[in-house]
Amino acid sequence: MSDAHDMLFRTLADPTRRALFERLCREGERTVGALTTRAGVSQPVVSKHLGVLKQAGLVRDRHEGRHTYYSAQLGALAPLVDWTREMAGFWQSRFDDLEDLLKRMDQ
Amino acid sequence: MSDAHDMLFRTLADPTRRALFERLCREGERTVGALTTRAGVSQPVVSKHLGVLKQAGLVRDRHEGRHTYYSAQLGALAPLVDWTREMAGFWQSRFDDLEDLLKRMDQ
DNA sequence: GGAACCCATACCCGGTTGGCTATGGGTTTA
DNA sequence: TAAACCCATAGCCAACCGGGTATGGGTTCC
Repeated sequence: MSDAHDMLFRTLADPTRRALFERLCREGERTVGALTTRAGVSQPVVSKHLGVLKQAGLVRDRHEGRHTYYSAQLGALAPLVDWTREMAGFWQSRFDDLEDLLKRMDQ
Repeated sequence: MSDAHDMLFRTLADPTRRALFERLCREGERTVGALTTRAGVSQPVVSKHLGVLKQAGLVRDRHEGRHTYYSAQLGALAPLVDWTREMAGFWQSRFDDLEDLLKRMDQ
């Protein structure tokens, strides 16, 4: 029972990885080298994190000569938004049920 | 640089833990024993996960005799919603910047 | 009071993972 | 062509984490 939310949450759970994704959202397309500066970790680690982000669909890569440009894929966050909405929906429906119950008790 | 998002994402990253939270959202207040059935893990593991969820503010516990009732705290998801909105906002503003650039180039 | 019950904590263990260095393939530059 | 550069992969290690069993405190029921 390992749905799509799994990879998304686990991928975003790591601070370093999430910071990389945030930078790509803020600054747009960037090379691995550019992302490595101020990442606080070595270049191979950055590459590995970008690989995980890519596998989760959160980023896209584009090769140009010896450079590799990465960019955020915001649409990949949709399942996350849906999930929170679903949770809020359950919450609300339970509240409605309670309201109905109270209404029936009132009669 | 370990903000509130950290604990939230990491807490929701584990499938078992997320399933417990989902059940509490769907079914409302439940005891540890009730949650242990169909959790697929032992009672101590459920207790530990509930402890993590509690520390993240995602659940609340209430003691009644020898039972402990847990319930979901939907408000704790707010930072997550804010974060996604922020990411979408960055995305949008960069898009606006591009639009402005194209507009200026058009002149 | 003793037994059964509910839950939390302590402790241990194996798998996962996030970091590193070393290295090599591919590309540009001198 | 040689050298410098960009990036990905491989291999390694320490730390974290999610699972288990054992146990004990607190509560209800005979």
